[in-house]
Amino acid sequence: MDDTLLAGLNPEQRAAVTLPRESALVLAGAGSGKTRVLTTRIAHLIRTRQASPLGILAVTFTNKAAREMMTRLAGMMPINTRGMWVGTFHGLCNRLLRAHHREAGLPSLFQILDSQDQQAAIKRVLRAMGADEERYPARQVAFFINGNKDDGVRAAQVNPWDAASRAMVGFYQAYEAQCQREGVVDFAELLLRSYELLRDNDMLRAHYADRFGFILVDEFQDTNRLQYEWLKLLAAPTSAVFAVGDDDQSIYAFRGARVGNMRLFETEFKVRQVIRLEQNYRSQGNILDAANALISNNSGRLGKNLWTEAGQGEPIRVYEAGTDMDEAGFIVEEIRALHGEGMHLSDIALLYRSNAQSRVLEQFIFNAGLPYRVYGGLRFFERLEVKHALAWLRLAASPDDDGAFLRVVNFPPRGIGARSLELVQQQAISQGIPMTVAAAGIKLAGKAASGMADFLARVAQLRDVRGRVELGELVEEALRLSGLLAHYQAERDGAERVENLEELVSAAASFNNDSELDDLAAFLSHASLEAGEREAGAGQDALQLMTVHSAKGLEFHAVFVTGLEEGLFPHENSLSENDGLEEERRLMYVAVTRARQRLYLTRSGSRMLHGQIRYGLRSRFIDEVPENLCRFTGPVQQTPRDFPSAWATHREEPGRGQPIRTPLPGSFGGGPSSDAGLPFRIGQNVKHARFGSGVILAAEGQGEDARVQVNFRDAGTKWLALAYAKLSAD
DNA sequence: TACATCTTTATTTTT
DNA sequence: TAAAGATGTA
Repeated sequence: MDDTLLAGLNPEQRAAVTLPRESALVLAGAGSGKTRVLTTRIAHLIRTRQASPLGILAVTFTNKAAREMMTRLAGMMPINTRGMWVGTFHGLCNRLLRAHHREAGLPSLFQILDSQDQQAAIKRVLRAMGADEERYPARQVAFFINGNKDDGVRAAQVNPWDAASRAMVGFYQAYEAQCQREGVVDFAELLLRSYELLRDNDMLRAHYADRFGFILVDEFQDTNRLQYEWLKLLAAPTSAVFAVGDDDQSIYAFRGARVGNMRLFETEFKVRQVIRLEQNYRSQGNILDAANALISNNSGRLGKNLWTEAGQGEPIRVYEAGTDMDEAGFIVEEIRALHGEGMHLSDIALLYRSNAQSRVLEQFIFNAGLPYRVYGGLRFFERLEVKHALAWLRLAASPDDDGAFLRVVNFPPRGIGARSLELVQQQAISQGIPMTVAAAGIKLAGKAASGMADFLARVAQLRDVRGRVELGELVEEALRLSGLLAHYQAERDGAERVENLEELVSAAASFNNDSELDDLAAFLSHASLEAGEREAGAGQDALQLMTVHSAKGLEFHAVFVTGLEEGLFPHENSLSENDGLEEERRLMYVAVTRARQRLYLTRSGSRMLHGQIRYGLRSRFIDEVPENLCRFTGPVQQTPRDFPSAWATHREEPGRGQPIRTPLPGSFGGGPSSDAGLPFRIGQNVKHARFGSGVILAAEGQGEDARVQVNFRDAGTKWLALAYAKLSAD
């Protein structure tokens, strides 16, 4: 009776979909039909009456993935998606906490801080404590706090190991107290709170564990420790947890993800068999072979080899440019050719390791008159004017929200300066009351006093309006009362901001609240948890530019992986982190597996970075792709004497011989002819009294400040000042 | 308070 | 390079 659902699934997919009620780990390779398996299993469970829609919990990391799952489900069967628990970890935790806010120790209208808000809140804590913000920058404190929360560790449970960590713990503690006072929670807190809620409340836990007989988790390799523990709490002994993930695509360790959770899951949830989805429906053979070869250099993998029924396809094109402009020029030419052959521009992606690299590419693409779209800009709800408007709404919802108060109390300007706010803050702290309340009962200097009175009156009016009108109208009223709209209308370059504010009104008006929450609270949650699409670019058919990270989960006909240079990709910072290089390699694996038909790997001998020219060697990741899959090209031949010897040295490194390379211009100072007076060249072999022999990788600075980066055979890579280091030709 | 100028710093990012 | 943050000036 289930034939329509199962039709077209390969044996492994079918096995995963129809697995009996037990916990399972599905190793889903890139392009192996993971989402299909996930949604089909849900549909299958419902159709075969093993579960009711209400008995299923499906967790994802992104709203996009959650939406996609919902859409596909709705396409498979006529079910009421309402009431189904399909969502992100954060979204589901929010739902849980709203439903049980009292037990969780939160006000019913608690607000959610996004990362910006959190950083601002931390800054206030630091100021209030008179902390040395040079030594303890807010972003580092945030990193500390979030890191601990992601591990499920409260301030009181941290064991400080030195003075600095002791200070950090102090900040953490004060920050927790401040958040509690103000009725706000940050992202990590959503998880930690609901974890604690379930942990400390047997009745509640039993209720949910009983309800959710089937739990499905997407992107399991990205779970952090807390998320894993949360799942453990929620899963009853009889629950079947269906974990889908790919250890080879774990690229978020830097924000707390633990690939190790997959192995842990296998043992702790008594997984009887690991199902591997290795048939790939996306890429052609050469691309998969390249990916497989590349990732085989990593250790400790769960093991997986992608294959396809499609043919080998085209060779992988490797282009080694002299300069970043040369690289960009090549890319533009290739795009033109592909486009000329009828490929849509939106089917072509330019990937890079770090955002700064997009600049040259954009410049060239723009000059070529090609439409493009860069991912990674501000999102809608992160825009300044939108945040301001939201702050007014937050104040209307909750008087305790000092963060919101501080954001807009003097914006648009109404004569309330730092001095006045200091007084208000003092009063608020000493009496333990929110700033809105303190502000009402305090005497300020003339201009500030009237400004404050005006502000408070407007907030009161907005509160009054709330509850009497529809959400859209409320937002409109907020814009009017706050004077934000008028302010931006009067501003010379305010047109776009005005547009965004108007868009906010229509977003609110058309907001469909599918929760039990009141409209405003739901809308504010939505604004924090789903900040909106990344910046939309030009027309429909546009080239896609993005970091490799943001390309995860996407696919394109043609993919350019650019900037494949040592130091950049793999990034130099990663080499000092443990498991850093392997994570970079997984990142490369993700990049490569985005391509369907055509894959380009490009690099450049020199590159403008941070306003300076940097020289980099070919990335080891290029070398890890078997030569026979590649077709190498380079710029028009340079004269041989400009050719540095770096290749010769590099070629000796473990691995294999290199195919014929085109030479690269490599000399200090940025141009082929500006190295006069400098004793060394890139790629030259040198000797150091202490570090022994090595090869020059890069150079920067002039004269006195000139520094070179040397890769020593025994001592590793170091930067040395030419003025001091005793280097000699070797 | 607003604007100008200087300094600092530079992976990756979702919620 | 170029953006953000801090500090200084009118």
